[in-house]
Amino acid sequence: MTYNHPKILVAIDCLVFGYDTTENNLKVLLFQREVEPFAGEWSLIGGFVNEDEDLSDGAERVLEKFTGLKDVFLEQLSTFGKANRDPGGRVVSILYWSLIKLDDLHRDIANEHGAKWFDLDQLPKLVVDHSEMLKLGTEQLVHNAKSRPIGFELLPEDFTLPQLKQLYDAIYGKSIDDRNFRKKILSTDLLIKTDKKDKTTSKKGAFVYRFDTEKYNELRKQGYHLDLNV
Amino acid sequence: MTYNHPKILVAIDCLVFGYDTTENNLKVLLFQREVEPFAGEWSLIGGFVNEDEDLSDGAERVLEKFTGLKDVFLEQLSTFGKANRDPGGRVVSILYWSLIKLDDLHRDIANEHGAKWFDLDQLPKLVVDHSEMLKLGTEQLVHNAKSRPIGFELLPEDFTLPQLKQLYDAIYGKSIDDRNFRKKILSTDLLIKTDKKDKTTSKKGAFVYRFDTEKYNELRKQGYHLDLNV
DNA sequence: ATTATAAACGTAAATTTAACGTTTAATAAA
DNA sequence: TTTATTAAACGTTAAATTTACGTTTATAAT
Repeated sequence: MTYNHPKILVAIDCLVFGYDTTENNLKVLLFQREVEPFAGEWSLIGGFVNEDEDLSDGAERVLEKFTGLKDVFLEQLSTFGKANRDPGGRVVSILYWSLIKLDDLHRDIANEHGAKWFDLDQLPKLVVDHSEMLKLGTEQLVHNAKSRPIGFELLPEDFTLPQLKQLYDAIYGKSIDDRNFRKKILSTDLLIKTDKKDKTTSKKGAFVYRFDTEKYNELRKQGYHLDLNV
Repeated sequence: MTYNHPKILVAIDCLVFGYDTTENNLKVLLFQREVEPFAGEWSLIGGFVNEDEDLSDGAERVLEKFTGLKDVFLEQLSTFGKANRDPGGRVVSILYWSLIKLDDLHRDIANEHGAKWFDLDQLPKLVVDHSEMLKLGTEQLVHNAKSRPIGFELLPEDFTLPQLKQLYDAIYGKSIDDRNFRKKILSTDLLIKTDKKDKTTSKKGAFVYRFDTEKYNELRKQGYHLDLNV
C-alpha cells in the first residue's frame, strides 16, 4: 500500500422501485435491519463493499441477495457521506437505484430476506438518511421518465398502451391525457405492435406492444434523445 | 466501532470549470501529482477524506486549497470505485464539480499549487480514470446549462448579453442564434438590466445585466423550472 | 457629415403542445 | 339478433413555441 490516509467503511444502499401492474402503483423494497444500531427498523437494502470488489459489483451483489435478480436496471445515484450520519461508525454510502418488473415471485424472495414491498405513500420511518435517499430517488424516477425509456424496465416485456399510460400516471402523480400520450409515445416509432390483444381489462382488448430496445440503442449512438415530457 | 467490515481509502476529486471572458473559452483546472504513483502526471485536483470530515466539507477543503475560493458552485457528481482503478491502493473517489469566475488572481493561486488552467480542447493525458471524470463533467455542464442558471456562476456578476451568449456558445459547442437567445433569456424575466454599458467590444456598447438570484430562488420554491434549451 | 459595426429589435412560417370530440371492437344484456 | 355498454383507438383544432431569418440603432473613427 502506497498511501497513508484514514480508511473508512464504504457501504452500498440500493433503492429498488417496482411497479405492480394489477394494483397500478409504485412500490419500493425495504427490509428490517438485523444488526445494531437500528436493528428491527426499516431500511433500504444494502451492505458493505468488499476490499476487492468494484462498487458496481457490490451493488449487483446486494440487489441479487434481496431480490434474486441479475441483469436489471441498476445505476449509481449519489453518495452520502456526512461524518456522523451513522451512529454505528463512519460510513460513506453509495446509493444505487434499480427498476424491476414486480410479480408474486419477487414478493416471495423478498419475504425470505425480511424484505417487503411498500407503497410510496405508505412508507414507514427509515433509518439514518434513507428517507433523503428515497426523496432523491423519487425525483430521479420522475426526471428520468421524461428523458429515458425507463418505463419499460418496470413493465413486462409485453404491455399495452393503457398499461404504459397508467404507469406514467403513477410516476408523474397525475393523469396524463391518453390521446396525447398515445400520440407522443407512438411518434417515437420505438414501440413494436404485436397482433396479440390483452382482454383482461376490456371487452375490446388492448393491443400488446413491445419496446424496440435495439432500435433505441442504435438511435442513441447517433445522438438521439428521447422526450416523453407530457 | 460497531461494524466489522473492510475499510477503504476515500478520496475526493474536483473538476473545476472556469470561463475566460477575454479568450471566450472554457478551461479546467489540473495539477501535477506530487506523490507516487503517477508523480508528475496531470490529474484533477483532489485529496483524501479525513476520518471526521463530511464529504462536502472535504470537497470544499480541496477546492479552497487549490483555488483559494470558498462559497462557489460545488456539487457532487458521481463516485468512482473500480477495485483496481488506482495502482496505489484501493481508493473510492467521489467526484465533485465546481464552476468559478476565472481571472488573473486565480491563475496565480493555481500556479502556487502546481495547478494550471487547460483549454478543454488541449488537455494532457490524465491519471487513472480522470479522463472519464472529465467526460462526465463536460456532459453535466452541457446538460445543466439547459435547465439551470449555471452560466452565471462562470461569469462576473455584471455581464452583457453578448458575453452570456458567447459563454453558451462555448458550452454548447455551436453558435446559437443571438436573436433567439436574447428572446429566450429575457423572457425568463430573471435578468436585471442596469443602465451601465460595457464598451470594450463595440462603439455602441452592450448593456450590463445581472442575474436575479433572489427571484430565481423564490420561483424555484414554487416549482419553477428554467429552460434555456436552444 | 459619413462610415463601419456590434448591439438591439422585429417578423413570419413551421412545428409542437394542449385540450378537447368521435369512432370502433367486442362482450353482455334485452 | 338486435341493442347497450365501455375501454380502446383514432381525429381535430386553436394556442403556444420554435426556428430562421431581416431591420434599425447607437457610437467612435474617418
